[in-house]
Amino acid sequence: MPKPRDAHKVEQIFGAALRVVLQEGFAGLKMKDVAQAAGLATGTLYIYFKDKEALIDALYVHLKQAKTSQLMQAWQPGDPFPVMFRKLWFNFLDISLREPERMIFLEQFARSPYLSPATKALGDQMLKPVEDLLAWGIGQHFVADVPPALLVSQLTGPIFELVKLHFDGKLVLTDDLKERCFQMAWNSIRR
Amino acid sequence: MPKPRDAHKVEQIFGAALRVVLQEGFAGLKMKDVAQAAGLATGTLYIYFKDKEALIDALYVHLKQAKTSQLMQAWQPGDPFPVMFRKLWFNFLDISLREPERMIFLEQFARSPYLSPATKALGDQMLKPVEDLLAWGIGQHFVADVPPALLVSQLTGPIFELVKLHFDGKLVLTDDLKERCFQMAWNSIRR
DNA sequence: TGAAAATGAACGTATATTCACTTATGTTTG
DNA sequence: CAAACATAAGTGAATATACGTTCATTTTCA
Repeated sequence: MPKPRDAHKVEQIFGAALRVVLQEGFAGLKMKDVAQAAGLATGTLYIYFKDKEALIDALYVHLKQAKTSQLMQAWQPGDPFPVMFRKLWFNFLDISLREPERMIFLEQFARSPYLSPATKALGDQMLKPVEDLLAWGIGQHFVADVPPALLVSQLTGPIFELVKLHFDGKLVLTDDLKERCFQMAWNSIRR
Repeated sequence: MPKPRDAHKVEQIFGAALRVVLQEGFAGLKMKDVAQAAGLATGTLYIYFKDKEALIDALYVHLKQAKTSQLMQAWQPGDPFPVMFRKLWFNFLDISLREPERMIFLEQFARSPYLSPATKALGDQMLKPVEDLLAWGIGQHFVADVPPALLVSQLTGPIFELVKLHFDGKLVLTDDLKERCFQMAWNSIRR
């Protein structure tokens, strides 16, 4: 049998692509640069991905899944709603802060011409657990009775902005400040 | 005298460019498409703008200024803080909802390779009045004592998300729902 | 009629993609 | 066990394509 496709090499390409995006911006992502950053020939990329669109699409799904699985690690089935919400919020913020490039890439991808309906749907689906949690909070009368999807957007929006401010060096997010931001988030959704 | 440069034609180009961005995404903006959408030849664009970068830059400034002047129309010097805040919030939302393309373009531009320091500065300048208003609210003990720039981000973030949801057809923003969202915003920043 | 506006085919450049060839690795065979 | 083979991975120069920009020519208007 011939040498099997090295699954690790896909990771290698993803890492390279992310580094290029980080440095050159989403619009300036070139296949040659990705190959170079991954220590491969350009042609090799086309062994692992049909074309540029497929590569970016796969990278999106990869990052989104990684983020989601990290997010769900804070999940403790027994916790009461306020505790669960607190854990989730801080987890979401910390994950985003740890790798701001990821978050920025994901946001930019979501409004790029590469986004296919299928991928878009997949991305939305990943926030379903968060939506469910909030729906549960509504049922328990902890949370304002508005559509859960709306609640999700009102929670992620401020977090995205926080991360951007932090990434752009306009704000240092101390623990104290994080706590105040959490209070703002909690006050905004609580009934 | 020759035919003067038709100022209206610049508007025409701006409108076309915005429509193209809306349909193709910021990254997929092509000069030929803009020309076609404006009912002009590609060469004509270069009579009005030095190059693509200049066109996009001018469009950004145009939209940003239009939005700023609209935003400030709600300004009534005598109002107490809570009234002022309410007017500003609704005005910001309604302006953004009326022309979601504008808002989406402005957001995408801010993370594009076209962003120059000068234009960036102009963009930041726009939110200065909002920041000042919030700083005033902090001084009057209406608002939580965190950096005003942070407050601004925590207000605009949710509004951006609302507009995107609305634009993507995932949510119908009734007056009642708007009111609830305002309450969420107010609860998040109030002391 | 002259000067500027407008045109759009042609050009140059950047970059995505291909493909003939080389290298690596597992399988078969003597 | 090693030599020959088969198959897929890997390469990168060459090619195709897409797109910004130019410019010789035509149109418009005072």
